[in-house]
Amino acid sequence: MNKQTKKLTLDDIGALAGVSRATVSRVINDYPHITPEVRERVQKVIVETGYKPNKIAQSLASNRSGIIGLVIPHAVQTILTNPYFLHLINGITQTTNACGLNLSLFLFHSMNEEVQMARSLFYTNLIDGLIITADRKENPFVKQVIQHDIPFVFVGRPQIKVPISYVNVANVMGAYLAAEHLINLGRRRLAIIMCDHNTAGDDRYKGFRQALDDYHIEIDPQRIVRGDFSLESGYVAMQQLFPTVPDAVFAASDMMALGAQRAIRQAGLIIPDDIALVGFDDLPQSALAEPPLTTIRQPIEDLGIEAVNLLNEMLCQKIGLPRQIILPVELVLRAS
Amino acid sequence: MNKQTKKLTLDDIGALAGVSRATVSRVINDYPHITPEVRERVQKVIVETGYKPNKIAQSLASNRSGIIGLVIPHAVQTILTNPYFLHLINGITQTTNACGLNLSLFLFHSMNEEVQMARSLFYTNLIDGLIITADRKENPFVKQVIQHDIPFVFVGRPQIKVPISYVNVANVMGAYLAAEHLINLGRRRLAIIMCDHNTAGDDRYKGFRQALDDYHIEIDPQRIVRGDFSLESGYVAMQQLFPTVPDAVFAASDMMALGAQRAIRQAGLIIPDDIALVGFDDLPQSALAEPPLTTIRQPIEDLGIEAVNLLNEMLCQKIGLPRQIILPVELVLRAS
DNA sequence: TGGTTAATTGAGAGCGCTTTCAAAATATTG
DNA sequence: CAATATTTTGAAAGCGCTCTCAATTAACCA
Repeated sequence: MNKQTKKLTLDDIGALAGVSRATVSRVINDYPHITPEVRERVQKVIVETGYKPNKIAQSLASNRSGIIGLVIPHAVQTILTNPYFLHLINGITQTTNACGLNLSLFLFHSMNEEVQMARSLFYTNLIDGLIITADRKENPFVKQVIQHDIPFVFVGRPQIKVPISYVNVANVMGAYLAAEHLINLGRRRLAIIMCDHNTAGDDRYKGFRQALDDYHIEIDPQRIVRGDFSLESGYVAMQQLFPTVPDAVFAASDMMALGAQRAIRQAGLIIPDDIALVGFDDLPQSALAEPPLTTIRQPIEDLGIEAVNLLNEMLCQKIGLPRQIILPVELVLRAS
Repeated sequence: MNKQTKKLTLDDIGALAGVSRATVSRVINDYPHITPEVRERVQKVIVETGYKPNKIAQSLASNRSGIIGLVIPHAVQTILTNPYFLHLINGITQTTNACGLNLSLFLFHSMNEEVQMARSLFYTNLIDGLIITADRKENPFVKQVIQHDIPFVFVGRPQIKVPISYVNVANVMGAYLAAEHLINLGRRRLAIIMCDHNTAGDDRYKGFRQALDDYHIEIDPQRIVRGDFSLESGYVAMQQLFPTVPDAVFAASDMMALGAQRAIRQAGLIIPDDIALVGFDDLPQSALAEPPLTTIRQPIEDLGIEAVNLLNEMLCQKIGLPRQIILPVELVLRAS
C-alpha cells in the first residue's frame, strides 16, 4: 500500500504490533490458536505497512518454494507453430494463479540442454513439482524424472510401464467418433493419416481401427499413411493417398488435416463431396479453414487445469497413489 | 551422479574435502583466490557426490533469486491464437537457459488478477527482474511497475513519457517499406487496415503515412479503416474498404491481412491483380496462405533474446540508464 | 634471515522466515 | 479455591547459503 523505504521483516511487524515474530508468522499462515484480538491487531499492522513476506525466506524455512515447473522437451521446434501450448499454458496459469503457485517454464532447445538442466531441476530445491508434456514416445526425460522423488504429472500419456500420474484426453474415443462419423456418412473407402511418434498418435490410430472393426469395414493398407502432426506432413501424406482413391480421410491432427485439405483442393477435388475430412484437436484455424474443418475437440485448457490440481494435491500429500485423469472429447461437426 | 540418500550441504562437501564451507562456496562461485590444488580437490568431491547447491538458500543469502518473470497482461485472451508468444518465449528461454536464469510466467486472466498479483511480484523478493509485454496502450501494469525499483524491460514500446528500457522492432520503418513496396508496384489507390489499440499499430500507421508523404501520394480518408489485429476484424475491415475500390491494402498485422484476404477472395477479386496485399509479422501461416502473403518480417525470437540480455545486464549493474533496442524488420516478397 | 606484503583460508554473523519447545496465561474441574 | 488441563505466546534453533573480517600461510625483498 504505502511505499516502503526499506524492506520490512517479520520482526518489524512484530515490534509494531507488540508481539513476537512467531506470532506474526502464525497469523500470516492462518494458524488456529490465536486470540482474535491479537490476530486483528497484527493484521492491521500488516495492511497498514503493506508488508509482504519474503518468499525466498519462507521457502528456505519451510522447504517448499511454491514453484512448479512446466517442462516442454525439445521437440518444441516442431510445435512452435502450434497454439496447443498457448492453451495449455493458459489453463495452467489460471489454476496456479488461483492456488498461489508460481509457474516456472523449462523449455529445452536441444537434447543436451535437456540433460543439463534436468539435473538442476531435480537437485536444487527450487521447484516443488513438475508438469511435463509427454510429446514423444522416446523421451529420456521421462526416465530421469521417475528416478527422482520430485512429484510430477504428465500431460499426455507417456510411454512407460510403471504407473504414474497423468492427465490425458480420450484419444481412442475421439478417433473412434471420427471414424464412426465418416462411416455414418456412408463412406466406405476410409483412409487415415496417422502418426506414430507419440502415444496420442498411437491411441488415435487404435480408436480408428476399433471403429472399423466394430462396423465390419475393411481398410486397404495403402490407405494408412504417416505424418508427423505438421501441416507439411499432412500435405505430403495426402498425396500418397490419392492413388488409393479414398472417399474419407481421418487425420490424427488438425494441422495434418489442414495440409491434406490443401492437397485435396490443389488436386481439384471437393471437400466433402469427393473426400470427407476429419481432423483432431479443434485448433482455432480449423474453424476458419475453407471449408471449416470437422474435427474432434479436445479440452486443452482443462488439461492444464487438471494437471495443476492433481500436482497440487500431490504436493499437499493429499494423494498417495498415481492417478490418471482422462478428459472427454467431442465431435465438432463442420463442413468437411 | 550418484543417487543421494540425503540432501548434501556445503558443510558436508567441506568436510569431505577437508576444507571449510566458505571455501567450497568460493569454488562453486568461481572466486579468484583459491589454490589450484584445493579447488581441484573440492571439485572432485562435488562431482563424485553429485552435489548441487540449494538455490533457495543461495537466493536468501545473496538476495538474488536468479528468477526473472515474463508478464503477459490479460489481453492475452485475444492473442491466444497468435504464435507470436510462442516465438517470444522461445527466444527468451533460449537466453535464460544460456545465462543460468530461471523464467517464471505471469499470465493474467483478468484486470483483478493483474492488480492482485502485481503486488506479490514487487514485494516478495521472488523475482529479480521483469520482462513485460506492452500489449495495449492503456496498461495499468506499466504505471505500477515503474513506481517500484524492480528492474524491468518492456517488449514493445509502452505508451509513457518517462524513459524506460525496452526492445522493439522497427515498426515505423516496416510499414514504410510495405507502403513503398505497394507504391513501387504502381499502385496509387492505397488503403490501410490499421489498429490504434497499441503503440505498434500507431507506429505502423505512422510509417505508412510517412511513405505516402514522401512519394506525394494522397490517401482517401475512406481508405483508412480500423481493426484489432484479429483475423475477424481484418475481414470486417476489408468489407468496409470495398466501396472505395482500393488497388493495394496494407494490413498492420498478418492476422488482419489473412482476414482481408478471405474477404477479397469471397468478393471474387484476385490477389494481387485486383488488390495487392501486404501484412506485418510474417507468421508461419502467412507463408502457407493462398496466395502466400507478402509481409514485413519481424524477428520475434530476437526480441526475446535481446530482452533477456538487456535485463540481465541491468541485474548485473552493468547498466545505468534506460536503454532502447530497436530490431530491424524486412520486407518478405511473396505472391500477394 | 627477519620483516613486509600479498594470497589463501576459516570462523561466524547474518539473510527472513518456520517451527519446536517450554513458559505464561487462561479455562476447567472436583 | 487449589489443582489440573488447555490455549496462547515467545525464545531460540535452525533452513543452507554468502560474505566480511581476521587469522594463517606463502611470497618477496633487503
